[in-house]
Amino acid sequence: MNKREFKDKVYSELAKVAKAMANPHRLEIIDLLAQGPCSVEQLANYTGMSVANASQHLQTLKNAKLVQISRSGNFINYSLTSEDVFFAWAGLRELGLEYNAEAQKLIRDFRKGYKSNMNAVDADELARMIEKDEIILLDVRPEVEYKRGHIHSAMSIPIEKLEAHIKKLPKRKMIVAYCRGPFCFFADEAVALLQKKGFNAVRMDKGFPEWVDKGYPVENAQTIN
Amino acid sequence: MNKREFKDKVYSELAKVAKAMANPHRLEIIDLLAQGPCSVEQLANYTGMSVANASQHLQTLKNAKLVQISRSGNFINYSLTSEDVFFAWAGLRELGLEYNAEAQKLIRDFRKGYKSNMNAVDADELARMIEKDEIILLDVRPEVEYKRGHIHSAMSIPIEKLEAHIKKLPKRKMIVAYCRGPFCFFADEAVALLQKKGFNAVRMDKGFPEWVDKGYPVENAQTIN
DNA sequence: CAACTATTCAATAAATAAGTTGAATAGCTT
DNA sequence: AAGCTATTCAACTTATTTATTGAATAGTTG
Repeated sequence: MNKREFKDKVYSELAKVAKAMANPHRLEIIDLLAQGPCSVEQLANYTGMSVANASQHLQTLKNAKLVQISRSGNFINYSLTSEDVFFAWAGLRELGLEYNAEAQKLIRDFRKGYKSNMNAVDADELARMIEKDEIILLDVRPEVEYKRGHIHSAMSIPIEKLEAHIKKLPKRKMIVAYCRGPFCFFADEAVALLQKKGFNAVRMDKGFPEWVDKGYPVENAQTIN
Repeated sequence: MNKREFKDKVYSELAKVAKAMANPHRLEIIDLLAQGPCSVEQLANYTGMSVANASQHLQTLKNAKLVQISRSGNFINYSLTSEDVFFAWAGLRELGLEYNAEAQKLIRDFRKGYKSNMNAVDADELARMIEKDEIILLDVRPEVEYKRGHIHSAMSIPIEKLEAHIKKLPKRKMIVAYCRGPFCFFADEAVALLQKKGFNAVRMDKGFPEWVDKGYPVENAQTIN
């Protein structure tokens, strides 16, 4: 095999990873699986796809070795093969967010719809705030995701229960909300509601997977295994 | 715009980055541009594509904002928009190399063809060896790439000149060769030739861009600007 | 073992992507 | 201004991808 043939083949093999990620539905699936295993039906529900279509996209991800399966009764649970899958996508995401003006505009305009101020804290700043015991940290993801793993010292109030449980929160402290990641917007929703009720609240700019990647402390970290 | 519509749009925009990388020729182009700007003709020559085809792939990369152009007389020089483009691809590459058995086999088999032993040193180990002044460091890329930027203390002997200049090299010290990156194979060629002539030689496992990413010292670092 | 649920497969049509070919364009040189 | 070089564009053909629909399959339950 000459060098030209070798290069053509090896780049073709590696292009398969990029091809697997070259579809918006599959990217959303990766973001969802970064929070823990899901069944086909759940993924179809979350993403608005038919079950058959979701299954096809999952086959594509599986063929590229980006996801793997385990069975649980009638359900097949899909999970990311490793967190490197998420981080490879996160690298693409940050690149896209850096240069894609349309994506930047979409996010800015959608965020304006929440009428919350745009402040967000990053993981490093959040870690400092937790250490100084300055804040209340809220995980507004579904409770099943919280139980799988969450930021050390976070309390769980899923977004749909926030209005009902808002009285539990002290007004003295700043509240930081976080969710699945930058396109989830549960944290934005939470901050908008909290500010409306007079709380001093901001959101974390990314999500739980990024916190884990920084090596910051978590509880019950079984996110991806 | 509801949340579903927002997600569909934002993931579609970001999928454009992955789509731009979802082709073997475009991945090879990114690897080549990571060594510095190139014209369309040069890229066509290096990759075995027609000029028209190379130009089309470059348009795709440009539309995704992954490359940019500058003019030089009749030539249009393409360069990566930033080194984040290379690192996003490198993340995909490492993911693919981790799980794609066919790619692993291709590399292993091709490397065996060089009849060199398989030892390679990583950037950290290389940095230690340089510091201890234990080695001769050889940059076997084309000299124009060396001049744009190279590992601190490396000497340049392009691979096609190595046989002619091999007498310049002392046999007392170990020689480490590096090139553009893992799929370039100039370093493997160099090590095979050096070992055949009785030198103690190994290669660096990645390439110059990875060395830069680690923050290790370079000379003339104008690789990507 | 029949019925059920969850999931995958196969076929199809439509949309998108890739490479070639020849024409057109942009900028430079004489 | 003509001729040249490098590059891009447009049209066409072929290949690949995506979503839908209905059938098939795998595993569980009663």
